[in-house]
Amino acid sequence: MSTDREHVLREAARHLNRRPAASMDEIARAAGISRATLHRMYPGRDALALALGSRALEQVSAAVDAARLDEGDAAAALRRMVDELMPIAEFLGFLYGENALVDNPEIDAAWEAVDSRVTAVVRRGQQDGSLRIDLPAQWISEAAFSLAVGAGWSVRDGRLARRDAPRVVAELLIGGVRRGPDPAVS
Amino acid sequence: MSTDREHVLREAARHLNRRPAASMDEIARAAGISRATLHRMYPGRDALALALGSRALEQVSAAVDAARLDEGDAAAALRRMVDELMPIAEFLGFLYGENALVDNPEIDAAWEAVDSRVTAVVRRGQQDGSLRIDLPAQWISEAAFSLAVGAGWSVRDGRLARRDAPRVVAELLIGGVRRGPDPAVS
DNA sequence: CTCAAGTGAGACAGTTATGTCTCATGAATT
DNA sequence: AATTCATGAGACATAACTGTCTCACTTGAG
Repeated sequence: MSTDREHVLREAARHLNRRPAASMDEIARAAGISRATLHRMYPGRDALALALGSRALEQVSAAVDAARLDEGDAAAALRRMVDELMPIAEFLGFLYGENALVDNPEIDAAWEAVDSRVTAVVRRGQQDGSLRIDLPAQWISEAAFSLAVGAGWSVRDGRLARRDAPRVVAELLIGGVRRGPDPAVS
Repeated sequence: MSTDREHVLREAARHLNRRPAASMDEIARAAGISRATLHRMYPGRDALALALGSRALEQVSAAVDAARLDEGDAAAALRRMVDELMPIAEFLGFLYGENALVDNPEIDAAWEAVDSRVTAVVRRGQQDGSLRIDLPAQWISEAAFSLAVGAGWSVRDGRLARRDAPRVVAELLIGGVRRGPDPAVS
C-alpha cells in the first residue's frame, strides 16, 4: 500500500544517508523487507533513487508550502520554513548526498522551483530592509538548507537533541541574515 | 614523489566529492594517472579512502592552526578559520560525504580534536560575552563546517563565486552567532 | 474451508569493479 | 649511450552486486 511505500522510502533515505553506497539488500533490510520485495516495488537501483528523489522533493516542496513564505516578515517566514524542514532532514540529506540524481531534468527542475521560492522570500526581506543585502539571496537560501542538513546529521549522530534542532538552525540562520545595527567588521 | 601524491589526493577528493560512488579507474583518470599507478600508491579502495581522510584532516587541522584561534576575539578567530577552511573545501566535503570513514578510530579522534578546538574558541567567546549563549558551542562549530561545505558545493556548481565564498560564509556565521543588541524575536 | 495475493528465501546468470599480474614504453640518471 | 625505474596498457581471476526467476509460506478475503 501507499503507506508501506512511504515507510520503505523513508527508511531507505535514512539508511542511504548513513551509507550512500549501500546495496539493495542492505536497503531492503533497513526498511524491514526482503530484497525481492524491494525489487518488486522499484525495479532497480535507479528507479529507487529516482522515486526517492521525487519523494524527497515532494516533501521539501510541501514543507515550503506549509511555511507560507509569502506571509509576515521574511525572517519569520524563514523560521517557519526551518521548522517544517527539520522533520524531513533525512530526505534533505539524501538529496544532498545522492549524486546519481544530478542532471536529472525532473529533479533539477523541482529543486530549482523550491530554491527560487526561498530566494524570493529572501529578496523580499532584503528589499523591505529586514534582511541584510550584502549576502546573495541564493546563498542565504543554500545556507538554510546546508544548516538544516548539518543539523540533521548532528541529530542522527546524537550530537544535537532533535527537539532543539529547529531552534538552533533558525536562530543561527536568522541572526546571520537579519540586518543588524552594527554590520561593520574590524 | 610527495608532490604527486598530494595532487592525486586532491583530485581524488574533488572527484569523489562530485561522484561518491566513482570507481578506482574513474578516480585514477580524474587524477590524470592510470588505475595501475593509483593501485601502486594505495593498495585498494579502503587504503585510498583512509589516506584521503587522513590527509583531509591534516589539512583541516592545519587550517585551524593557521587561524590562531587563541588570538583576538572569538568572532575574528572564527572569521580567520573560515578563510583558511574555504580553500580546502573539497577535502572538507569529502570528509562529510565519505561514510566509509566513520567508526575509524584514527579519523574519529582527529576530527574530535579539531572539533574540540573550535568548540573551545566558541565557548571563550560565549564567556566573554561576545557570542550568544543560547546556542550550543558544539552546534556553532558544526554549523561553521556545514556552511563551509555548502559554500564549497555552491562554488563547485557555479552558483557562488570562489572569491566571495569566505566572506559570505563568515558573515552569515558570525552574524548568526554574535551576541546582538536585539536577540528577541516576535 | 478455499483460494488468491503478497512475501521471503534462495538459486542463477550477467555485469561491474577489484586486486594482481606481465609487458612494453618513455623519461631520467649515470 | 646504457640502464634503471616508474608508468600505462591490458589480461586475468575473483568478488560483489544486480536483475530475474522459482518455490514455499503466510495472510486475508470470500
